[in-house]
Amino acid sequence: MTTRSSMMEKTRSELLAQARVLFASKGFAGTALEELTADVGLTRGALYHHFGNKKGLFYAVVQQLDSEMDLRLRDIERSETSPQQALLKRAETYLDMATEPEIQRIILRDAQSVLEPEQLKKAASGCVASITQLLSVIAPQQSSQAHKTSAQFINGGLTSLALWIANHQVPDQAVDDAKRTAYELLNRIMPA
Amino acid sequence: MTTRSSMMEKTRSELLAQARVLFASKGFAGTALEELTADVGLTRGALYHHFGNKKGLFYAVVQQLDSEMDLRLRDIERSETSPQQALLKRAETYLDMATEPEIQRIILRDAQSVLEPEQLKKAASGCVASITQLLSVIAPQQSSQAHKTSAQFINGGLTSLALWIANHQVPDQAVDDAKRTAYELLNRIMPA
DNA sequence: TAATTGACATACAGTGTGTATGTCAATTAT
DNA sequence: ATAATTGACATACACACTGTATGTCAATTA
Repeated sequence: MTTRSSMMEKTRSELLAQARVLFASKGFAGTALEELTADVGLTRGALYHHFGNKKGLFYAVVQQLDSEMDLRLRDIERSETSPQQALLKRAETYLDMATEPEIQRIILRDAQSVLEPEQLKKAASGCVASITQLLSVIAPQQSSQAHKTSAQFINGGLTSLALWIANHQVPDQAVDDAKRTAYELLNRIMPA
Repeated sequence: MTTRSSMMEKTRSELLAQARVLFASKGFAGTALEELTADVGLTRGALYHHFGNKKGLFYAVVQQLDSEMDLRLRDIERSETSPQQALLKRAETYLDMATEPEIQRIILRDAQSVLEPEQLKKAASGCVASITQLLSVIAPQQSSQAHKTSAQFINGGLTSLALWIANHQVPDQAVDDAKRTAYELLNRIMPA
């Protein structure tokens, strides 16, 4: 509303946007904050004021990406009829997202080593929780703990396929292959 | 044999050993090569002579860890009767290894971001290849490509459970839980 | 015994993070 | 309306670390 806070909001979002670009293209370690801030016409002072330090900025980027992913995945699910179909469609969408460089580098590669386990758990909790929720509807006879652990396994398997796609020579073909396999395996995992 | 080369072998292995310790406890980025070399009574000159640069040292550590893991896993498999049992036992052993700090930090967290995809693929190929091999015996009717992709999914799922264990408050309980889930899911995935 | 190689040390340059301090405009208070 | 104050951001500095270029000396070889 006021001029002051709107300017602040603007610089913050500009820094975040450029961070996404550089973290995605050069990785966390390869990104120099001097270059990052200069790209948007600022100095590192602004960055440290808003995000505390380099990891703070990275964490903010991860949270933004993650919430965007969760939004897209939830959106997909809502249009499906059965929880089984929802899980399958979710897997497919997840694998599609894995072809995006931002997701590959930031979420799938760097986040594990940069973030503290606690932060990581918080960031990834959305995805795992959604899968857990679906499983509890699909197999209500099992314990809630079993659902959580299974969701962890499934999420990890999908992530692994995503990375496999990312590093593949012919991504499009790999995506098809991964989707087929995910479909097959998930169908076996889910109780009929 | 000669005094010269044996001394060289000794320094190389000492550097590698200390690298394992520090990379495991402080992570890749948090490890200073000056401290590392001083710990074994050398300077960074020796390190750069033997390993080229920091990533070269890290890659050597990863290869060593990976070959040790592969050795242990192969050893386990050989004592099993059926390929199905072998896969289950392999999963169990893999989850046990996930409790070791060296594996957690170096293989499960830092390797993804530090190593180039090409190096990573080479390093992890042992594990995935072994699972692929087992699947081809278990389900000979499927294509070899399907086996590879499935192996990727399974390996990723197990790795995810491993990390979940690593970050858990009560690791022992988490190990039991993860093993039960892995057992259950793998049994469903494997054709009867 | 002289020549040479090479394992490792030393010295230096460059880059990058983080922090302490400064500045000036926007807000708030009188 | 003007003075006081906050805070968003810039500037400057200290420190740590990597990588490289060069030096040295013992072990090998001729």
